[in-house]
Amino acid sequence: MTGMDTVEWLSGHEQGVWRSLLRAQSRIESELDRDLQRASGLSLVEYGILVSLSEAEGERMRMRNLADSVIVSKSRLTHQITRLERMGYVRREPCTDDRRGYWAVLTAEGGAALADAARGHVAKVRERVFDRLTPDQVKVLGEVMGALEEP
Amino acid sequence: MTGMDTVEWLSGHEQGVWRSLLRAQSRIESELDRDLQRASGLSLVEYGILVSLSEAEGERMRMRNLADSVIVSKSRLTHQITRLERMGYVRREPCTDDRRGYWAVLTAEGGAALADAARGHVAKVRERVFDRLTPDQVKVLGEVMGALEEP
DNA sequence: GGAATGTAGTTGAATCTTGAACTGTTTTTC
DNA sequence: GAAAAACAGTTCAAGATTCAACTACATTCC
Repeated sequence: MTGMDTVEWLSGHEQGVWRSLLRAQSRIESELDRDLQRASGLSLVEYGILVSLSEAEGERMRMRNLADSVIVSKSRLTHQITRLERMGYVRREPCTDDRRGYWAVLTAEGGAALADAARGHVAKVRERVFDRLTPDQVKVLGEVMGALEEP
Repeated sequence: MTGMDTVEWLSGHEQGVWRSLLRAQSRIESELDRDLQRASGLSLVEYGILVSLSEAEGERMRMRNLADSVIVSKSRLTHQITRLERMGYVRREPCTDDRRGYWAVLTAEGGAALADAARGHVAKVRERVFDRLTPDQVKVLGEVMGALEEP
């Protein structure tokens, strides 16, 4: 009977914070995803991929790095890039100095689709997140997320 | 050319915070999910369902309320409950006073599985989240998530 | 009281995700 | 310099998710 509770539990307050976090997370993500999808036909992950590519040297990234950058499994990225390729937003280029590898390269259409999607998406992010917070809260949130994002 | 930028962009700082948030979110979720899966065979959503049920009057909830409580579509909940039913952790009971409805009821096995899973999971949450934050940060995080979780 | 509308939950089919196995290349090690 | 180990990326098949129908019951409104 005892011995079962050798685990340090969460305090009542922590528990409340944790649940708020889970709810906020899941609501924000699903709302933004739905809106983005509706407005531009992109999922959040696809949007993230296009953003990463657009900011990279030569608007291209190796699959492995891209997968890390958007925090997605290799396998999932393969499928995702295949779909983006079908949409005409990305193309694959074999990597000359490492013949195992490929570049995922942003196409002009991809860049345009991203620019298009970004307007509405950014507005939503502002409205859904930042408009609800004071500058101080944003500052602390930044510190907190900085601490939490490390692997 | 102008008119394109009528959208209020995010400030550099806000942008950084937003990206940290996305990364932290996705890392935390995938790590906890993986660990939970490994330790107990439950996904985070399944765990959430069991928690909700365990805290409800009579350890049972109507599908609709349960779906809202775990923030999942009706359809997804149907499938999920079907799987949990196959695992023996939940059972469906027809609702007598509203013949359209069903109760999802936590079984004894479900309660046991939850208790089992909770130990390790809570430890992970503590380790992955709360141990990284000061009490003040936790307090502000709670306020922030409180503001963000509202629909 | 009965047509219209709303709500609870499920179904089906297409799409997406997952994880392990696999191919082909590079790097290491001895 | 060859064998072993590591790495990049894809494939396959099983399982999960989505979204739009759909069934069946409840509620509303005249």
